[in-house]
Amino acid sequence: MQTPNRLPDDSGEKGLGSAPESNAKPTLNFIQEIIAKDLKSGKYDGRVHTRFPPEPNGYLHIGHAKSICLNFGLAAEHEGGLCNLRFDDTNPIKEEDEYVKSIIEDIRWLGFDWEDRLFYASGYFEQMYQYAVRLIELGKAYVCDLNAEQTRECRGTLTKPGKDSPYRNRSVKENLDLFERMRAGEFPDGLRTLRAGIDMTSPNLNMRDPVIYRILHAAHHRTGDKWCIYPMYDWAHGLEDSIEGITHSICTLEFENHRPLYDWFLEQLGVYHPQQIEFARLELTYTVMSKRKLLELVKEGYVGGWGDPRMPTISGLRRRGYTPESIRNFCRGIGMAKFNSVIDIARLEHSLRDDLNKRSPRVMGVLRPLRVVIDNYPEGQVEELDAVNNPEDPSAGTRKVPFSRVLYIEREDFREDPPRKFFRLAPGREVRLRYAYFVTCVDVVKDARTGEVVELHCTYDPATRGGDSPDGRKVKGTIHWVSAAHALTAEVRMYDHLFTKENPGEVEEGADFKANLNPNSMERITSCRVEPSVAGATPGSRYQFERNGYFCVDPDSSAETLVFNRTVGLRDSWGKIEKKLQQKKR
RNA sequence: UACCCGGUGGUGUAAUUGGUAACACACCAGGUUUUGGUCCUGGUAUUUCAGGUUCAAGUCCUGACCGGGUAGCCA
Repeated sequence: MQTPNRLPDDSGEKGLGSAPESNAKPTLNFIQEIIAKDLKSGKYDGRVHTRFPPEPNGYLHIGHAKSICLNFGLAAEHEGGLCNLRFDDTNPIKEEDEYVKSIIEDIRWLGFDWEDRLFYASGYFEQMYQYAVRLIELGKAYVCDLNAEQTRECRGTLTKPGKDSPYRNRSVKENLDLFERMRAGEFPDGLRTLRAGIDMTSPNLNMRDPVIYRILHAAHHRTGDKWCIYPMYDWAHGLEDSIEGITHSICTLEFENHRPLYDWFLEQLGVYHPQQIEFARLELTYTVMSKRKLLELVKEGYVGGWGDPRMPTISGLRRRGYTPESIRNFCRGIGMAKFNSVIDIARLEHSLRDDLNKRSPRVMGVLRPLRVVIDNYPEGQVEELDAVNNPEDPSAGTRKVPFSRVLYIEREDFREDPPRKFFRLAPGREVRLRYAYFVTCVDVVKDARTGEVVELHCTYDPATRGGDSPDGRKVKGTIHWVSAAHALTAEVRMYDHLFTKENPGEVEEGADFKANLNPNSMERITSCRVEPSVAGATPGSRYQFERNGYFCVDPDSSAETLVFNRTVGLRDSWGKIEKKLQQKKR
């Protein structure tokens, strides 16, 4: 018994309608409209049954997430709706079991469930073969002895019609015999093909007697050596959809020209006929989204693998610290169109921050430590100060943070010669140490040789314990800190866009997208200090390091060394001001 | 030069299907704030062009222009 797909319970769920991250009335995108119409007319007996059909030849990326959310979402928003997971594994040369595993893991992680409906195109190979036999018997398919090059020559061009293959008029009997012998392995790779007999003069190249079976003596990751002929996409895909009783077969735009063929096969065979609908694939600024290019980055070692935190893959985003919710919200918000568009990656980062802000416990962590001694604080004294865990969520409670005489603050929170609008620490200036005391910088210690600031001396005002001044005195800045004696040492990996250009494909003559790789897409900082409350944090745990950004514990982390990935920074308005000030100077 | 698809602010999508062009992101300005975060308020800016139908056109018609896809025994 099959039960409906359920969409994970996102707050503020409004269905897949475009745009409405807010309270806007839910509007239907063009696919939802088609489904609504079909439901009304009873076209598929009121059923909605979609499928997500990845080829296991690479890892899933954020573009796939759009399709996954679409297909599973469509099923979830209709009573009794179903969505299958189906591996489109018709090309053994490119496909591997490793990819199958990762795809399953990624879709699960995204929060979707196909229950018992996990299918493989390879599971239908026998049926597809029988359908091909039927097409031959119908006189609509023939075995062709042309090789690949000859086939291409015969096909004609975009502007010139093709010519009929000399083997087009073989008898049904001969075709049946030859096709059976193709299957039996009598011929080497490429010697013959089975082609549909349609129309070599069609303006749609896909209709010019497309190949539907090729000979490939290759082991398949699921069927092993059982087959040496494999179906082509156009033949296989519609049959897969038909066999599974799919109602709406959603694919990307480049298959638009294939729809006539999709329809033709099912019509000739007289079998159940789903409807193919095309939508625009997702593109993002500052990254690439083709499996081919991602594979290239992996194989040539530009990144650490498919799951490198800089990759737009699901596994990369996961390791980086993205939440499934943020990805789903993003996918819901970007809408659905019939033309290619490029979405600003800032939008993905926005849904990330939006989600992380609500759920991340706050913690203090210093990325680039600067030693501070509080001269008038008693040596050896330690105070446990109260800190709020999450201002967005009172139920998260508070924790104790140790304070002592020697602290670390962020190097960039001190300027010996502070520019205008710099509200942080400087000689003679008073700031608040978050949840602790007001401190005033009284001395700056520099390295005699390099002139580098190595230590600060401050005095604190005991009356400001907790961060409030009883006399109503105001400070412009509040900075984070850790107690030197209590802090944990950590490694932090900072990430930036993988490419320096919005459109990585925009390159000089002769160069390719890799010329736009960002040489600074990762920076490793090794002697960071974080407050002791994060001790023992396990991989995947997420925090906001106050004023710094969102971080998550990397799998490389161990009991000895904590390793964090910076998932995304906080919005940085001081950074913008500073940039502007610098531009004015020039 | 063939066929198919498509053009709404800087970006991505809406527009009760012929009736005041709206929402989000980004950007800018201000307010709140023990995170220069969050939150709140305000602002800039849009129907590719030319005709036509209509009381009324982003929406319908015609033409132009621009963009994308297609010549794998890949999917």
